[in-house]
Amino acid sequence: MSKQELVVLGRDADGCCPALLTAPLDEDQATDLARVFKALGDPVRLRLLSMIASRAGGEICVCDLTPAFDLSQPTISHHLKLLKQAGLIASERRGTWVYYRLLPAMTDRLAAILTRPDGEPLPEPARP
Amino acid sequence: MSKQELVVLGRDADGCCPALLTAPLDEDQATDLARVFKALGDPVRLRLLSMIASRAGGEICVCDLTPAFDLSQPTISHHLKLLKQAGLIASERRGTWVYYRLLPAMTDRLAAILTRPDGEPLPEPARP
DNA sequence: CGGTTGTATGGATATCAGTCGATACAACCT
DNA sequence: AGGTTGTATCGACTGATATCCATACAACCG
Repeated sequence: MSKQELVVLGRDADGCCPALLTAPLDEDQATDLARVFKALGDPVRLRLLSMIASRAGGEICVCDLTPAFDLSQPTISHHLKLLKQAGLIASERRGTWVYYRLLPAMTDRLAAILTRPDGEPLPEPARP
Repeated sequence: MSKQELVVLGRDADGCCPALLTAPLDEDQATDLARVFKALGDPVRLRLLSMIASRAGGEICVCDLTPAFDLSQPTISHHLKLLKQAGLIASERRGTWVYYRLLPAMTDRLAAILTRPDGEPLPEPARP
C-alpha cells in the first residue's frame, strides 16, 4: 500500500500540465492519470460522483448515498474510498455522519487534459 | 458480448448530454460513460491514445506504436481494440499497414462532461 | 504461386477489482 | 456505562482484465 491519498497529477518539467492530446504522455504521467480514470471507470462510482457533485450545498451525507444503490453499505464505502484516493472527492466527519464533497480541481484538470487546443489542425481524416 | 463498437454516449431525454457534475447520472448513462473511462483507465492505453492524438497528420501506423512499448504485439493490438470499442479512436487499413486516428467527438464529449457550468456555486472548500 | 511482413484473434494463466457478510470503530443518547 | 446507529475495514469469493504464445488473416513481393 502506502499510496498518498491525493494524487496531484504532477505538473511536468516545464511546469505545465500533462498534455494527453498534444504530446505523448510519459510513463509516470500515464500511470497517475490512469489511476484517476480507472476510478471513473465504474458505473457505481460515476453515479456516486455525480450525486456528490450535483448536490446543492456541495456535499452529501453517506447516509443519503447508500440507500440509492442496490448494494451493501461496505461496497458503497469501498467505492467512496477509491474516489477519494483518486483525488476526486474529500470527506469530513461531522458527528455521526460523514459528508463527501467534490474536489473540483481534479475534474477541472481532467477536463483540461481532454480538451484539444483551440483550432488545432487535428484530423482532417485524409481519405486517399 | 454483441456490443456495438462505437458507444455513442446517448443524449438524454431532453436531447442534451449527460451531466455528471450537475445532475445525478442515471444507471444507463453511468454504464455507457464508465465503459469509456474504463478504456482510459490503463497507462498503456493512455499512452497509446496520447501518441495517436498528438501525431502530426492525425494518424499513426500501428507499426510505430508497437515498438514504443515493452509489450508484445498482440497486447498492443488488444489495447487498441479496447480504445476503438470505446469510441475513442478509429482505424483504417492502407495496404499492409493499419493507421489509427483520434475520434475527437468522444474526447470532446468527456471534456464537456467534466467541465462544471460557469460560475456554479460549487464547493467553497469550507475548512472548519 | 509461395514466402515475408504486419496485424488480429484465440486460448491459457495470473493478477486485479467488485461484491458480500462479519466485525471493528466512532459518535451519539439514555 | 451500555445500547444504538452510522461508517469503515477485513477476509473470502468470483468474475473481469492484462498479458503471453501460438496461430490465423491480410497484403505485399518475388
